[in-house]
Amino acid sequence: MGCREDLLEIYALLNGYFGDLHWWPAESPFEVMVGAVLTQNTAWRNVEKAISALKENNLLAPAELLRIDETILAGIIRPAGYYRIKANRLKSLVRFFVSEYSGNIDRMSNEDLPGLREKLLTVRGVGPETADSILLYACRKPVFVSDTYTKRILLRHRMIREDADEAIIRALFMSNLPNDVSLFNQFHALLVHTGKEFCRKIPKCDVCPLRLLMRAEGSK
DNA sequence: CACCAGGCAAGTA
DNA sequence: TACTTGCATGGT
Repeated sequence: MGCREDLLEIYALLNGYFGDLHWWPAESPFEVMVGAVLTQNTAWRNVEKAISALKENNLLAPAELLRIDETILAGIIRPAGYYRIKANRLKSLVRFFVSEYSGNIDRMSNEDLPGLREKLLTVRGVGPETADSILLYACRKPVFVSDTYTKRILLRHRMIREDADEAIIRALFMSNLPNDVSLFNQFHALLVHTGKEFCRKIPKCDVCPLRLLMRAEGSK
């Protein structure tokens, strides 16, 4: 049983169980970019508060975020945590978005995937997961987004080593599955959803979340 | 009360 | 290069 079959099986099981999750939860590609920064090591619930606050202040647009004072911005996104750092990171990302692509998501999306990924990674505050989330959910590029939940679930299935990093995990998915936007979109959504539901903490739970699902489904 | 959440960068050796 | 630490709110 190779990992290609395992990945496909996991996908089929989760997809059948949860159905289409409609990710990323945002009203626009720009909101995806902002959310990707705000959700860094932070519960999504808190990010929602920050995004709502940005909307209430009519700040959820490149020109507005470019103009607003960083300290004021920090106060507005405060519920998302790490607010001073994130205000700075949002500023960096927006400056990049505006100077390179005039704040136009289509212009950014026209760039080829490898080059765009490299450029995003040069932005202060944009690491692999943030870059890949933007590439997949804002630019519709076929990239798999690897996060802590992804690693946890693969570890539970003993499909990776404890020391496997983000690049290894991303390569595992991208080299074993068709590089399809819809597939990667839904797969990542399913893994995060599953992680939230079933494996908040690895050490205290040795039960594989998918095995719980299998039991619930009566399959396998 | 302790612990954790859809990371990342800067500092240290 | 490989570890360690700071960043911070809000929910369980």
